[in-house]
Amino acid sequence: MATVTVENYIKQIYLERLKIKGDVVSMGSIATALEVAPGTATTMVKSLADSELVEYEPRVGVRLKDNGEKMALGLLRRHRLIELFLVKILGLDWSEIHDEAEMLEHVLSDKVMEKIDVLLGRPKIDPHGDPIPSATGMLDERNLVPLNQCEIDLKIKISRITDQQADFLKFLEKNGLMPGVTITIIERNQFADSIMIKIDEGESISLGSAAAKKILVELIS
Amino acid sequence: MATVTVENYIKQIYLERLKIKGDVVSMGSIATALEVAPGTATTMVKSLADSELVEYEPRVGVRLKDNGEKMALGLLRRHRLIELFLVKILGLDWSEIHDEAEMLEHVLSDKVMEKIDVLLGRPKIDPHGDPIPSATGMLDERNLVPLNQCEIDLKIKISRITDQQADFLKFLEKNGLMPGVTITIIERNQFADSIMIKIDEGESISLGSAAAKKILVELIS
DNA sequence: TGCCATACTTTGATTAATCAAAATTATAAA
DNA sequence: TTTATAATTTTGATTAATCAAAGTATGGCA
Repeated sequence: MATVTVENYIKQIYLERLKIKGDVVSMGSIATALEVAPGTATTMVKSLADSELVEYEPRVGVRLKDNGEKMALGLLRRHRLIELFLVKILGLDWSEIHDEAEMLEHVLSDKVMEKIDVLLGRPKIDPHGDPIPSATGMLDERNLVPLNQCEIDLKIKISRITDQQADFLKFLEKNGLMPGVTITIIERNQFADSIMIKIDEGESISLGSAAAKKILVELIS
Repeated sequence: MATVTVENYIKQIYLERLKIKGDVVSMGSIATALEVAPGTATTMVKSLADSELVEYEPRVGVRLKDNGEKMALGLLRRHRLIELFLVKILGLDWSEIHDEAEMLEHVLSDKVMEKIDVLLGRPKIDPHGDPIPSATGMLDERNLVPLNQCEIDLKIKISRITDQQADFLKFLEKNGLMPGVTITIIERNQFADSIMIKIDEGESISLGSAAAKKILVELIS
């Protein structure tokens, strides 16, 4: 049985890989993401390699093997189902569920996860718009566009938030910018690095590109 | 912050104390209950004493201090609320909730526990009939009698099961012997070490005294 | 081509929790 | 009172995870 620490490394390697072009994750990015000393990451990754969860090439980086990928997807599934559960069933705010799920994903039994899955109606998407892998490890990533790369005057739907910092989520919620909401970009200013959006039947808000980049949207045909 | 291990020792010391007359728990009972080597228990208890959670007298035993008692009651509350939650909200069987709760009690945040408490209507009793301590650490133990010490021909109500082994609970469930059910002892045989009980409007079952002792009942006036 | 900054790995220690086995103390029996 | 047995503590090791700091490669720049 994998320890909580092992599970966290595997999940983080998976998440880091999503951010890059290739499929070899650097030691540095792992150490930074997990907030451990570089040497600690090296030691752990070597032991993950001994367990056949990853392939490790010194001075190059690490790549998940099938076992590891399966474990990562399982954890992602747990994490996202738990987040949805915390919002839908227990009524927590979406800004406070991430850290909670981070702990629970290592502890809930498969039996409990199955009950939660059924209770929620086998959902496909979590409260931040992240897709929930199936029990068999299938993950369907939708084709979404960052809000800052969107054209002006089109009707678009907020579909996914890629930053789960509590403060950012609270800001979005206060301004009605949650997944499902439809908006239009009414103005963009390259030099001011900002866009102005208008919520359907609602207010207008100005966003910097750093914030807009974290909001993924879908065009409404 | 106390580790999971520390929490488990504290809780176990509390539970062992309930089983005895005095309030000093022996090292041996702790080691046995937690399934660790005797020396391990000694080491840990000494460190609990350093943390001011217990008083430890070598070769004598250990007694919870106020801090420790508070922690134990907090854990008991979590454990029992979680058990009820697993049965009532997630629909698990009462025979499979103990081990699950054993893990979750160390991980769920106070915020989540409060949501669960509210969702369940601030319950006072868990699925096995164990009382749930209040958030302030109050615990009202009812005055219950072991079934094997009960008089014959009285109407009594099953109120609490003190053994949470899955197999025993499954046996009870299959025979309709769950908290809330009213029964009558229709026969007892000192020498055969058994009693015969009859469920109201239902079947008769014979129980050995070892099993009957684990079923606590209440007289119906 | 050679050097150097940066990224990475190694080394030596530390902490929490554990064990087996040896040493000690207390208890109950003779 | 002495002794044997049972309970407890000590000792010396181990495992998982971590750190700081010292050592080592590698890739780009001069």
